Amino acid sequence: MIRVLIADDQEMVRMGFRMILDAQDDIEVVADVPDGISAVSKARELRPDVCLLDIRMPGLDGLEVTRQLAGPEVADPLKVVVVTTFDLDEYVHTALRNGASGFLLKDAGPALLIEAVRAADRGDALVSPQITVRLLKHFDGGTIAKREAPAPSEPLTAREMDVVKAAARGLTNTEIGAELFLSLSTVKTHLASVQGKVGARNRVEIAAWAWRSGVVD
Amino acid sequence: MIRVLIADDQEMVRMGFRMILDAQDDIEVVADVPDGISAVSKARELRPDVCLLDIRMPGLDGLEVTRQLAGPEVADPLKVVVVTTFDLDEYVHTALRNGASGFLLKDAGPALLIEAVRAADRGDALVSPQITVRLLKHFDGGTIAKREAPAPSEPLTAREMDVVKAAARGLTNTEIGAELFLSLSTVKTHLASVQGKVGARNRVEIAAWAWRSGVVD
DNA sequence: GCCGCCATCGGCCGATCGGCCGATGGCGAC
DNA sequence: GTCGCCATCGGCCGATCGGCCGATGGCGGC
Repeated sequence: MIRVLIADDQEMVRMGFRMILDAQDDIEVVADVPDGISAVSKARELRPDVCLLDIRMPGLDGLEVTRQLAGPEVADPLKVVVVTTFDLDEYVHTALRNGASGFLLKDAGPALLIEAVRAADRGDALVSPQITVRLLKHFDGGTIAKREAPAPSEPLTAREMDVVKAAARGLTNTEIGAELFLSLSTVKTHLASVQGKVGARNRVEIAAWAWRSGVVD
Repeated sequence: MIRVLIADDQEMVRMGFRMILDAQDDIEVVADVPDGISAVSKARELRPDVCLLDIRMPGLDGLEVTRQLAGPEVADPLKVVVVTTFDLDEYVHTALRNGASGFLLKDAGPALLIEAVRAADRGDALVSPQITVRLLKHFDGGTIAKREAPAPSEPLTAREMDVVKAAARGLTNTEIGAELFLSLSTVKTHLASVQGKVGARNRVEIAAWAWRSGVVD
C-alpha cells in the first residue's frame, strides 16, 4: 500500500484527488489538509510514502513545504509530488531543486496522477509531458549522464532495495537489521544476493552501483 | 483520432501495443511493422501522428529510424516515442537528440504508454519515471535534488585523495596498495585520516562523501 | 636548528564482512 | 498439490576492516 497525503487549499480538488487515488487498490490516502502548515505537521506525524502538494496554499506554499519535507538538508526526506495549475518554469525549477520527485499540472488527467504517485514511491520521478518537453530542450548541447550503471542481471526485489539503500548510506549490517527489523543473517543474505545480481565484489561496489543507478542520492 | 504506427521486431509486443492503444477511443493503430526499413517507408507513406519505435530491430535500429523520421535535419518531422527494454543512458541520450518526443521502458505499463502517445501527439514529451529521475540529477549542472556533502573539517592531502578515489571504486586496502605502490599500513593510515576529516564511520561513508562532493563519479 | 606537517611503514586485536553450507514458511503460478 | 521464488533465520570460518599504539624520513618555515 502506498500511503499518500494530499495538500490543497481547494476542497473540491482534494476530494477529486482522493477519489482517483483511493480507487486504486495499491494506493491509500491517509490524510488531506488545506494549507502548508498542516501539510508539514501531518506529514511529519504520519510519514506518508508520498505527499501530493499544491503550490498555491495559504501560509506556507507548496514549494516551501517541499523544501521542508524533501529538501537537500532534510535528514530523512519524504517523497513529494508537486501539483499545480500554473505551468511556470520558475515553479518547476524550485520544486525540483527542493527535492520534489515529480511535477504535475492539474490538467494532466487521472492516469498521470496515479503513475506519478507510484513513480515517486518507487524512487522515480514523473514530470508532466508539457514540462518535460521544455526540460529536454535544455539538454540540447548539454550533457546527459555518461556514467552508466550496468543493469543488474536480474531485477532486485523490494526487500533487497531496502537493504541496498541502507547499506549505501554507510550503515553496518547490524544497523541495517535494527532499522528494518531484520536479523543479521537476513541482512547478509539480501546483500549477498544483491552482490551477485549487480556484479559487485563488496559493499562499496554495491553502494557505487546504487549511487550511479539512482537508487540513492 | 491519433493515428499510430508501431515498429517492433517481436510480434507479441506489436500485438500487445495494438490491443492497448486500439482500446482507447481517441487512438487508432494504422500499421505495425517488424523492422526499421519498413518503419521508415510505412511512416513516410502513411504519415501517422505518432510512431512507436523499438530500439532493437533488424536492419535499421529504432534510434536511426528516429533520426530519419524526426531528426533535426528532417523537413517535416513526425512525432516519435522510443520504447525499449534496456534502460541505458546512451539510448536515452541518442533518442532524445535524434528528436524523440518520448522514451518509454517496456515495463512502464499501459497507462504510461497511452499517455506517452497522447503527449507526443500534442507536441509534449513523456519520459519513463525511472529515466526522468536520472535526467533531473544531471539537469542544471546537477543542482537539482542533489544532496550536498558536508565539507571536511580539514582539507584532504593529495595522497589522501588518491586513496579515497580508489576506495570509492570498491577496491580493498590491499588492492589500493598495489595500485598506488603503498603498503597495507599506509593505505590504512590515509583512510583512517580521511575518515576523521570527513566524519565518516566506515569506508562506505567515505565513498558516499566522495560521490556527493564530486571527488569521483 | 627546531618544529610541524606529510608520507611512509609496522604490530596488535576486536569488530565486521563475505562465502558457504543449511533451514523454515508464505504465496502465487501452473 | 507441487514447484519456484521470496523473505526470514542460523552456524561456521577466513578475510578484511577499523582503532590504537608506535616509528622513520623528507621538506619547508621561522
